Amino acid sequence: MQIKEVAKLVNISVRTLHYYDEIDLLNPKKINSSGYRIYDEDSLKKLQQIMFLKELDFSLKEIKAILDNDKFDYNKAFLNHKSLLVKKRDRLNKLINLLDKYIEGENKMSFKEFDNSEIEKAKKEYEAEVIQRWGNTKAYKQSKEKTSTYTKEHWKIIQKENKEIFDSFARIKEKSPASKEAQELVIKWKEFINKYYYDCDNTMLESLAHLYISDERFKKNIDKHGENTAQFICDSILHFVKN
Amino acid sequence: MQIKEVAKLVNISVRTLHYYDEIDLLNPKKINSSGYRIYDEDSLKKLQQIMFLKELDFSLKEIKAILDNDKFDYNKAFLNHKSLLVKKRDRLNKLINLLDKYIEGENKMSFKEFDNSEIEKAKKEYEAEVIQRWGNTKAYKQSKEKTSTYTKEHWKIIQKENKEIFDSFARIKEKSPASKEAQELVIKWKEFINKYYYDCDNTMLESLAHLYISDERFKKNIDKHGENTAQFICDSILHFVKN
DNA sequence: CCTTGACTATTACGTTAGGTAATAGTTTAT
DNA sequence: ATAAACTATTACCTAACGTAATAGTCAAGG
Repeated sequence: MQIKEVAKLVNISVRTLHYYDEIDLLNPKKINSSGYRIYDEDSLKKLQQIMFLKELDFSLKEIKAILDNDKFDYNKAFLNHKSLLVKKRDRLNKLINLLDKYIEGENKMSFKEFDNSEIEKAKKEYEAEVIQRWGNTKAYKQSKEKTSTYTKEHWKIIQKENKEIFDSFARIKEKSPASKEAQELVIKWKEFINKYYYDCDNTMLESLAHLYISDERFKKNIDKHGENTAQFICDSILHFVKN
Repeated sequence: MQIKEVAKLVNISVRTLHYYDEIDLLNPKKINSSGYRIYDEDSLKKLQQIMFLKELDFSLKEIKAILDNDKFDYNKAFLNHKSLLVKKRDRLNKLINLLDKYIEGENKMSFKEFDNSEIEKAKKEYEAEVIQRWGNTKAYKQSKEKTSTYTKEHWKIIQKENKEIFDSFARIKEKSPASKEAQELVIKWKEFINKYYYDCDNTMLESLAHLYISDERFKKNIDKHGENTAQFICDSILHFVKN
């Protein structure tokens, strides 16, 4: 398939497909002898995923990060797209209900129905899950290399330090995630990861934060140090990366 | 209310409010002696309308045109917002249904559920209706001035010419709206409006096209020349302004 | 009264995701 | 061979803010 055919089938512009090629989001299957872009069924399959993720207001950069993952799983993706679209649909229903009230004569000004944060949070969690959990990322590779050199004694030290940090988080979780203590622990945790696992900038740390509550294994493991500790760590990290 | 308070209540940025002031979309009620923007209840009311229209993917320019209308009617607006939001919600339901199929194992690639044209059409019709029908626009004023000088004889000539054009449209409506004949009639119609009523560029003509089918009085009047003539004229004009 | 932190303003530059148009090579049907 | 439709690349522009620097204002506490 040539470019106009694809553009027409999907109802997007040729320019859009050029742009997607340019940013390596969707490259054509091949370039023919005339220099024309040739797309195939796999191209369309990927393009449909892009359309779903655009529908969910992911940026192209985010979409690229998600789709570039070697272990991207279409069936798992459909489940997640649905979950997010249902949230989006339900939000629209709330706005429709608000309008029904106004049509009936209600006068009270309200803005909370426009709130998008629940969907944004779920998106961030999905993105983090895809990028982190399904592995094959740079960080995962780096971590593998680094940890493969550790001795048993070394591991004992790491686990001890890990426990201390998590215990500390658990001990102060009645305080605010924004508290000085919590923020210092976040810094400590970040340094821990950098030291023993992989380079962890704030973007990575943010992804991890979401993962601690969205991945059942992480959550279960962390909450052994105290109920709701994973949530508290997540909140503390999110506050940290915002400031 | 000062700017941060508004921004926080509505969950938008201070920068956004600055920008809305800059483009005269939402000016503060007053500027105090320190140079601070002060907003009031009316500001919030207008801001809520802006949020609804943004939710419906209207550009800020479009939103401004709609809200600047002297006869903007809040209750009528709520009805229209609801109608459009229901369309938008229903489109999401279609996408969710598509995903259900894929989750169940269906393999057939489909892009038609992403189609936005119905909603876009309804938006254009709403915008046209607000701008044209509720009057007090520049064109309306110009038309009033121009037509107030016409004699009875003059009106007879205008009505005759009007009838001829509409009859012609009705006569060729088995042909394509893109046909040479139809396109020539569009040009003739445009010239007619320019000559006897007001300056009519392609943007205005496009708005009129939508109005001919969305406004019951126009539609009824035009269809006296032949069933579905209003729709045919609309289609012909839309083709014309696209080329 | 002074200080400090939170609030406010304006200015300026940058970003994302294309839209638009010019220029030129390629393909296809007549 | 010709013309129209297809394709490509290049270049500039847009909308709607986000980010940051700089500086004035306000309010509470010392």
